[in-house]
Amino acid sequence: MRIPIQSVTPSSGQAEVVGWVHEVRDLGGLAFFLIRDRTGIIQVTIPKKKASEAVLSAAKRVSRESVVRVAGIIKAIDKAPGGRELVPDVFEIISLADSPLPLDVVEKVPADLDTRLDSRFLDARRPRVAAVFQIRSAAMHAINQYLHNEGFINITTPKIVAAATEGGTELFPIAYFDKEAFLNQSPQLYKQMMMAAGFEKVYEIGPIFRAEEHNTTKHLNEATSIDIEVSYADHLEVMRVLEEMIVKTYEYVSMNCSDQLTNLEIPDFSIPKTPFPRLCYGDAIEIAKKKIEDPIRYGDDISPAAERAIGAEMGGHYFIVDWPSEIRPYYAMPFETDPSICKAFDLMHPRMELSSGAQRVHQHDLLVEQIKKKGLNPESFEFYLRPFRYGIPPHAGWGLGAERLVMTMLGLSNVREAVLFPRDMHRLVP
RNA sequence: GCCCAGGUAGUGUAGUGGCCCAUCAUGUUUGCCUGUCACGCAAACGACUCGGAUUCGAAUUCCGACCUGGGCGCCA
Repeated sequence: MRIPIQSVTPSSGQAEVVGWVHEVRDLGGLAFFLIRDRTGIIQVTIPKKKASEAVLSAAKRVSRESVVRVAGIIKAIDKAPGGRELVPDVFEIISLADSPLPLDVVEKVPADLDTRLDSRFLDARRPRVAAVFQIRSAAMHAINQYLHNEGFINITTPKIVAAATEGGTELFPIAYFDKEAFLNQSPQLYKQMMMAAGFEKVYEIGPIFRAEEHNTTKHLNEATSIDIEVSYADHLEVMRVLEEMIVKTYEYVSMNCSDQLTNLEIPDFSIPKTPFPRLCYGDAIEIAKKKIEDPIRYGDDISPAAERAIGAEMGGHYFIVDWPSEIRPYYAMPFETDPSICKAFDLMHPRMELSSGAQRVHQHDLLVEQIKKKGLNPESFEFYLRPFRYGIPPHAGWGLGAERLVMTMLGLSNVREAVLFPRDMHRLVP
């Protein structure tokens, strides 16, 4: 019976392992095969004079990255990796790999990201790459667990939608029988409808699609959004949820993924401290003004250069709050005392924006007014406005980019590293 | 979409007008080797993105296309 390579010890006696041929070192009368599965690597040693004909012929025929089944006696040998080696009675080729390989799994020679993504299934055999996705999985688990424990209801909303209700970003049009439809850019409106439905606390982790022709290391055309919406909460309350969730996620990864962090050479994985600083938008602009050459004024969007400058000053996660209403969407709640600013926020990592959210406008008439102020036509927002006419609690929420969370957590240089099969302007396959 | 830098064996690279029937590493094949662990040694195999131009001569210069990386824009 197959056992994980990690669990083979010098005292295992007889053992059978199944895995990939990682490396071959043939010394003539003696040959070493390194066999790798997802748990580790074991040395298989074949003394040619003593080995059976079947073992020898399979060993001769096998290529790197073929899947093999190897069974035999485990010997304790100090010189071997893990202090043990397997001397096989059985050496069976289960799946022979073509040669040459499209990329070097053993990493003697590096490969460009583009080459790696073309052969992602091979790339992901590398422990360093597998570690990223194991950590991503752990992070998603921690997030689900946290939100569940906080009383959130997990919902699933449509990704095929009828219209671009939010404005702004470009949508992907699709053919939907005889109608025109789009891939959803955000679950925003559906989350809000569930506030009208009385669910109070909802979350969704799902794909979002943006048809922007951006070409950067932090944008994807298909991304994963972690979204929450909470009734009777203001922006401050959901910011607290967000920072607590981030910290719990880091803690969980730190506790459960030490091998993966070692693989990724992140020995000093540090957990952010709460509360994250709250930086007013106006103060953020002042910091940027001092540090960058490009002119920037109150009311401008924060450019990547400004983002980096402010990030360097802040040194860790932080919120930008008190945004001018005119540069936030119509559904962001203006402050009663000063409607020129609103209850919107961005969660920033020193490298980039991770999340944005707000207390939402829940008053139907104010919403109509704000839509008009943005130069939009309220009539085309009827689908969005309807729930606001039948009693909807005040509410707030945010959306957090899962890939950016993983990217910043692990210091990845390109967001594509945090996605198995990234979709960007130029990549639709595999 | 704009700007910049690129495109050379399966992979990663060197080469900026003749010294290139193209460097190095890895890989693959063959031979030798009983303790390797990036095994070693010997030999062989394998590439200038495509199209056009300049030139006696182009991997190298120019033009166009396609592709890649980075930055910007766009992305509430």
